[in-house]
Amino acid sequence: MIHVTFPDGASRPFEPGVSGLDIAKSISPSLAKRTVAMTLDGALADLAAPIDRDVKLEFVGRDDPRALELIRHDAAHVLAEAAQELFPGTQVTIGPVIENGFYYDFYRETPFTVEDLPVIEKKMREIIARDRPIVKEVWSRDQALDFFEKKGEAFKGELIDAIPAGENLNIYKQGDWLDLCRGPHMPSTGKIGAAFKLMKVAGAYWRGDHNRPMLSRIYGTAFATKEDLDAYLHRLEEAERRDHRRLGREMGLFHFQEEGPGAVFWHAKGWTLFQTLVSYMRRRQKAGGYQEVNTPQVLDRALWETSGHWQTYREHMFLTKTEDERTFALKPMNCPGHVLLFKNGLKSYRDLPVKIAEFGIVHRYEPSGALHGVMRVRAFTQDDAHIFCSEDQIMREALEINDLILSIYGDFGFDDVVVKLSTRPEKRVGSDEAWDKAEAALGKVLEELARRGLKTSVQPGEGAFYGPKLEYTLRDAIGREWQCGTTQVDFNLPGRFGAFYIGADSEKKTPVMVHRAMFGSLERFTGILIEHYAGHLPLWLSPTQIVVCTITQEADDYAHEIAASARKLGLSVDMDLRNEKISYKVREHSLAKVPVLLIAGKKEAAERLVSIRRLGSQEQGSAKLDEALAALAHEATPPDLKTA
RNA sequence: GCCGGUUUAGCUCAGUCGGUAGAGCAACUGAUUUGUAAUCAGUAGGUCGCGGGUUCGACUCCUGCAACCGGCACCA
Repeated sequence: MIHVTFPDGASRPFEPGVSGLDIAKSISPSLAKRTVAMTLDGALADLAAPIDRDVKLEFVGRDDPRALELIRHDAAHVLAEAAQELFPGTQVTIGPVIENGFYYDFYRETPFTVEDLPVIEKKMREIIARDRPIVKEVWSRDQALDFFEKKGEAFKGELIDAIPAGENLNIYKQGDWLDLCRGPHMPSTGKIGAAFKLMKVAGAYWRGDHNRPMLSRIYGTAFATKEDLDAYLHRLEEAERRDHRRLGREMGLFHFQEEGPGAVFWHAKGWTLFQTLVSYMRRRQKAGGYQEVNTPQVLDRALWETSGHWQTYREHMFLTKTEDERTFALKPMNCPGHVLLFKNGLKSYRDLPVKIAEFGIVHRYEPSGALHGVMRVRAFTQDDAHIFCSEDQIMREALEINDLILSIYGDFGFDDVVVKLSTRPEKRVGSDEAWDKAEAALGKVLEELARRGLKTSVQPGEGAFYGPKLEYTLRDAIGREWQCGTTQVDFNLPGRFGAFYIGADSEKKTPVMVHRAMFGSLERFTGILIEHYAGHLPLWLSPTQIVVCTITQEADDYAHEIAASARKLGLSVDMDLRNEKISYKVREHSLAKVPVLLIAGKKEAAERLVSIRRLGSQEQGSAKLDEALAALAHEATPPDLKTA
């Protein structure tokens, strides 16, 4: 006999080989009916799986959050069955559960189009209505290989091929259709329910490799209930409303046009926001001991050969040739320029660390398909800096950068930060010994950060070609992750350029170079802020902070007075004296995301008051002009300059 | 770069079977002096992304290119 322990602590004996379903039935038929899976010692399993040891068992109902991945996984299988039933000749590959849904990759001569989705979805509902049992079978590897190859399923065949000979594998059958699958699954297709939807079609490379065939992927989502599905679709709409490309246009911040793909045309308001960020960062850096510099935009090919850029990623560089046949490149990075700047003039160990910062504009020829608003562009501004130091200063510098980054992110409300260590990539420069040292140094930093309670992880092979990096990823208001800051330890570039300092022993020493950025790309960070705040920028970031709106022309003089006083306090103010109804003005400025409307009519003018309307609120407060402006001026002070 | 889709007025979008274009909002003009998310009326605005082709005739059909959108790959 084996002993099965239930969540309430009760334990009962059963015959070995008893299934979860048997146990559920023995407790109550209704339990058996509403249960779709179980966990054995915490691991999700098929309800039909035989149990042959002492375990802790918990039944999982369809509305259990743990059942969600089963619903989605089963839906992926049904999607594949539907696709093959409707479109003979379609080959199946893989169909995993992903965040918020699932997908299935198919191979077809002609890829699926959006028009196919409603048809497939209808067929899926049919298959779900059939409510066929989902049954697991264990096949030998060779049996499975034979089966799929006979069916002409070359991709499944390749997957099975990769499995060691002699191993058995799981086959899940629903009716006549079956798929190779790790499982677990629910007892029948009917359990999937109706709360699912096919979302989009896309191309995707087989095994994520761009040298392999392109498959046709169908994305879908599924939930336990219609309410959950609707809530999810609603969230997607909300995210669309935050889209910086849309808000950027509506708020008059920037635009793009064909002549400059991947290049931002910043309008006055957008540039004001951009410059507010630059000024803020400039103050934080200055306080952090950095010196700001500026280095050339266009540099000779020879320099990029020395740095290794020419060899490792020329295809990403904008090149230009002059009349005299000399080849130059627009800088894709600032580091070589900073090494040259460091080299200019003899440095002593007493000078270290030398911290050079630049708001450097870099150009990178990104693949056309990668461009995305201001988030991914071909010309952008980095808050870049390079710290030239000795090996034993790395830890201290990296921790200092860490503190600065976290403090800066906090000023924008980003408190959920993950630090990821990216190690040596295949395409790289420098000796393995140098990489060992650099990775060890950053590894120690990562350990220290973890010790301080930061979330950390490791991404093997994701480092820069000249060194490993720590990547700072922040989470925005709707939970999306953005990689922004970075700290990179580089034992290569200074040596390649022959940079040195004089050590305490009078010998020449090669400095270590720490690359770091905090916003990363200013363009991108601006986009992240727009989406994070959904366009409702805090007062200190808002390009137009206040619009003074009059109700009648009789208040015009007073409006001028309000604007003048506000400007004296450093606030950025517009006036709307147009002959329009106040509701019209309120609507227009609300749509333009102006954070504060000060409304002045006859009453306010007579009593030296202002009516205050904040963006996103219907409330209208009334306050004395001087007090209102003083409060706004305080609120508009950048966080690093606030005294109280 | 790859797969699929899209491109018509400043914005959002109609446009049948091939007969050289239409709405709402915005803009402009006039009237309205208005109390917290759209006052009324009028006017103007288009090389239908760009280039070839088919046709008596192309926004419409074919074709090349570009940009953009959704993914994939990429993100040094």
